[in-house]
Amino acid sequence: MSVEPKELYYQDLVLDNNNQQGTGSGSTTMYEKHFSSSPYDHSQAFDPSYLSFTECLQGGLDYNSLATSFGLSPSSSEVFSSVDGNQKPVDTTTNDNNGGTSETLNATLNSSISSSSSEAGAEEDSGKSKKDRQVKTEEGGESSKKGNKDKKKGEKKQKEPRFAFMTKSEVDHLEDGYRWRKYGQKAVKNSPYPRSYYRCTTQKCTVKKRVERSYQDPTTVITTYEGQHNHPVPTSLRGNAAAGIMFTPPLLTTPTHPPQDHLFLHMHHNHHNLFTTTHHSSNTNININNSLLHYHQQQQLPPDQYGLLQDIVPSMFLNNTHHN
DNA sequence: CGTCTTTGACCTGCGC
DNA sequence: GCGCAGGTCAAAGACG
Repeated sequence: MSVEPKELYYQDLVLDNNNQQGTGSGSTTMYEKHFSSSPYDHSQAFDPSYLSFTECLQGGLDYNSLATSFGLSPSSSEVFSSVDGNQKPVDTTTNDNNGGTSETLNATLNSSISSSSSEAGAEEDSGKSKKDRQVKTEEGGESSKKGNKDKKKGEKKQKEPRFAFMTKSEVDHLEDGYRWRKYGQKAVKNSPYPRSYYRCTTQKCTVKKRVERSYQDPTTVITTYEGQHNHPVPTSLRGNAAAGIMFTPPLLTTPTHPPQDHLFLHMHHNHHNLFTTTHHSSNTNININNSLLHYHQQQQLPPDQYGLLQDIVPSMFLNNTHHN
């Protein structure tokens, strides 16, 4: 196996642009991976204006809207979107060394997002969908040691919705309230850090997640969730609170001052969902780029919604954007 | 004893 | 067709 340092490191996640803006850079980034035509019931899933991370994992997340929202901020270094279905390799070297980083990123992001939206119902399964293989296994009828899954013959396995978070953290496995069982670990090409595979231990829950560390920024952990939990968050955590990372924020009802010790996200329910994250780490920051804000302002948000924005965005940002 | 991690083997899709 | 890389399985061991 030859290691090609120039080669793409993420085939799925596409970009790691979180980088290196050092200072105000946010600690958590979300990638919207892809979404199938899964019938999310927005009406019931999206009642609250704010959703917890775990709620998102349970299907409250409107991937489409998220993608849209993310598309609003192409220059953002915090929020990215990517689609599996469009899985053309992205030259991550651009955010590595090259100068034209942002432009390249923007282009990539925009294209990703747009395809994401347009393919929302198209069940992106092109590219290197590994899922198909399981179907194939059954097809062959060969009861090879493994792969004797409960897939039906000829039944195309739907891809689960996936999304990923980039989190600056020293611990790989971020506690999110669910119980996970590690079922595999693989070395990642071009990365010194392995990728771990976890599966939700709750019966009948097929949610998986992958955890890997960015080789470009070893302090960044990329967590990719696949699927949606069909069960509530287990009440009894296994005390990994030591990590100090609980994704379920206590501010669901009072989204005023985000607790800085928690990674959380706010979902703003509108036609465009505003997705914001902060993080537990020492350099807690709320990162919303101005373009995103500006966009929302231009969308003439109702006052109350703008108020929500204000809750999320430091006044300095607001002032800043007002001038723009 | 139950749960979880580790780890090597296996399977599959894709690019060449 | 072959090799590579990603993803998964499952046995064995660790741990509480």
